[in-house]
Amino acid sequence: MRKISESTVRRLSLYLRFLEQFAAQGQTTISSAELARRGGTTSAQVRKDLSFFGSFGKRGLGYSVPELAAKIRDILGLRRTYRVVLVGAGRIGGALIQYPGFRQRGFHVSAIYDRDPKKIGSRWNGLVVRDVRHLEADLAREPIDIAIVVTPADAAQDVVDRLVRAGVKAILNFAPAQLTVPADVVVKSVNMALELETLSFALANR
Amino acid sequence: MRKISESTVRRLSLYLRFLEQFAAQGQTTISSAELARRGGTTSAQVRKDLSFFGSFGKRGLGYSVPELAAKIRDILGLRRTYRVVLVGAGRIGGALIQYPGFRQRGFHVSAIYDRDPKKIGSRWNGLVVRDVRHLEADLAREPIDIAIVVTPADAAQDVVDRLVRAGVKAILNFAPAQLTVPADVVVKSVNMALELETLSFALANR
DNA sequence: CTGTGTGAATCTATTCACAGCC
DNA sequence: GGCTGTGAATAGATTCACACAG
Repeated sequence: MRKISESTVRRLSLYLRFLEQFAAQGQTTISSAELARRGGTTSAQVRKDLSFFGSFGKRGLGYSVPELAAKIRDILGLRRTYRVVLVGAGRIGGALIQYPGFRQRGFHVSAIYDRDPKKIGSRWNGLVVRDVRHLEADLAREPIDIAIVVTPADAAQDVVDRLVRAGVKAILNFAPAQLTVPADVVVKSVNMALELETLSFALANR
Repeated sequence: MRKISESTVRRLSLYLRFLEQFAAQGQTTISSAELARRGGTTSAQVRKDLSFFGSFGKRGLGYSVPELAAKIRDILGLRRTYRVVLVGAGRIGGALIQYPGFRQRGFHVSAIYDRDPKKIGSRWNGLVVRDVRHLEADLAREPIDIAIVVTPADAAQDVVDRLVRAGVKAILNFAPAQLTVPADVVVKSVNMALELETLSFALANR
């Protein structure tokens, strides 16, 4: 497939969210202009983003809300569910696991791991925290799709290496560390401090 | 000032983190190539990023680690501390407030607000959760620099409108909602579900 | 007439490549 | 000789503008 930019993918995610809201209000058809206004972009951008994947609209009319939503779900790979594990049973992990948006979109957390004996065995949102030593054996028995890494920075690379060796191909990283992985593994890092720093930069440069 | 791209700012944040690590190891000088390797970019990119703000290196030698770190702190506005309030005393808010990276970088959470009477008055990391009704009065008495919005999606725009009216110029938004603000207010949105969807897209398109 | 789909034009970001200084 | 700083070249993303389908 033609190379799709990260920004296009993020916008498709947004469009999907809006389409679901429009669908909930019973709206059956929508124009690129309306979608653009909602998403803070331009109608040409919306049409271009979609055009990478096909032509889903009707000229003079716009897009069918349910059809376009289904199509975007297809594109984003949201037709199926994903098995997710969480490594690190800290505060951020706890917040994530409760986050309804995950389950709603088909991301099912199937296990939580930690290293701390005080946490191992405790219940977390219906799951028992497991000793991270079992990681490899568990993944060999029941492969997963995505791992969320929420360990301290100094443990993150080690955990990631183990996940990669166990065959994990997608990692969402919340540890404030730069991770190295083979080319066939995709890592997305979210760094809270960095987000705040873009704000302090904006405040400092006005 | 010349318009600086978001990606440049994010990379500067990263460079700063690496510089601090190098400094902790006692390294006093560093080349753009070394910084680039660490940050997964190119030496030309590092030099170009820095060149928007001045020339801080010595030809043939590289950059002084502490000097460059100080300079980047300057650029990012990290010389000062920032007063931050949190609106929404939920799980994510709880995780954020404990996050050591915030305080370390000078972001001090001075108050937490919520609407839920069950939460109001409870202690959170040394702070008492206040009724969000006091928001305007509190901010008039003690202005803040940054607000972090961690409310449910349907409450977010209302909270943001109130923050903006109270004079807040920078908002970090964790609510899965698209926010509208005047041009002089900067909003940075972090959407966890969207991050996961970029991963499912990557998995679906290999 | 309305609103899509898309090549062409423009604007922005990254990479190249080299002169200049340490 | 090594490495920065930076214009020039390239690559990439966004916007324009219009032919065309409903």
